Amino acid sequence: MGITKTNLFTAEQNELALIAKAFAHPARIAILQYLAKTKSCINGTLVQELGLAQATISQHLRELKEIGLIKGSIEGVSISYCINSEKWELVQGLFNGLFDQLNNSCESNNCC
Amino acid sequence: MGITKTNLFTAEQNELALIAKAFAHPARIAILQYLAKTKSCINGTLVQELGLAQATISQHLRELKEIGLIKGSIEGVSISYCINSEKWELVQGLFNGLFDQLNNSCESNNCC
DNA sequence: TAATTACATTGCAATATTGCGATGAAAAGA
DNA sequence: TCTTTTCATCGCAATATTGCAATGTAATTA
Repeated sequence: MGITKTNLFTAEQNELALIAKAFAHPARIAILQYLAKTKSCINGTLVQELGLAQATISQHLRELKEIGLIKGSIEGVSISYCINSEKWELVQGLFNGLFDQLNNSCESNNCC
Repeated sequence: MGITKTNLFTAEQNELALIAKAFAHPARIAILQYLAKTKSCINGTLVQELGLAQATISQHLRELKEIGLIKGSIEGVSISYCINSEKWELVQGLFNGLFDQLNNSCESNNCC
C-alpha cells in the first residue's frame, strides 16, 4: 500500500536502500557532481546550472543533507553546500561491500 | 508535477539515477544478496525468504530484470533468476566513477 | 483431460516523489 | 526602516511506487 515494509529487512539493507534513493534522481547526481567540480563549494548557482526552479533545487539539497551526503554552512547572505567526506566514506564502504558480494557470486557461478 | 525532467541532465546522470532507483528498495537489495549467496541461482523461494507476497516479489524481480541487473531462465515449471555479470561490471564502473569524482573533491577541499 | 505448480499480470488502495508558485525568514545594504 | 538578496517552507497538482488479492498462463503431473 505504498509504504515500504522496512521491518522485514536488515538495518544494512534499509540503509543501502535509503542512500540509493538519494542517488535515484539525476538532479541530485548533478548536484553532487557540481559540488565536486567547483571545489569552492558554492551554493545556489545550481538554479542556473540545472534549470530547475529554486524551490525544487532547495528540496533536493535538503534530501541530500538529511541523508548526510552534503552539509551547508552560512556564508553571509547565501549558503555554501559541500560534500560531507566522513559520511561519504561510509557510503562507499557500503556499496563496495554489496559490489563484492555480487562479484564473488558471478565468478563462482556458471548457471546463467 | 511528479515527472522527472530527464532532458535537463546528461545520459550518464540519468543512467546512474535509474540504476540507483533499482537499488532504492531494501527488498531489491535483499533479492540481489540472496542471489549472490545461493550460488545455485534459484528462484522464488524468495517469497518465503523475504516475507512479501508473491505478486510483490514478482514485481521487484521484473524491475531488476528490466534494468538488466538480473536475468531469468526457465527451469522446468519454475524460473531461475541470477545476476547478470556483464551488466554488473558496467554498473560498478559507473558508481566507481562517481565515487572517484567525489573523493578527489574531498581531498582538495578545506572549505567545510 | 483435469488438477497442480510456479510465476506473471491486472487492478486497486495507500502512500511517496517531483516540480513549482507563493510566501516566509534572515541577513545586508540603501 | 525599507528594500533587496538568498534560501527555506508550504500547499498544491501530476505522477510514481509499494503491496496485495484476484486472476491469467504455461508447463507438469495424475
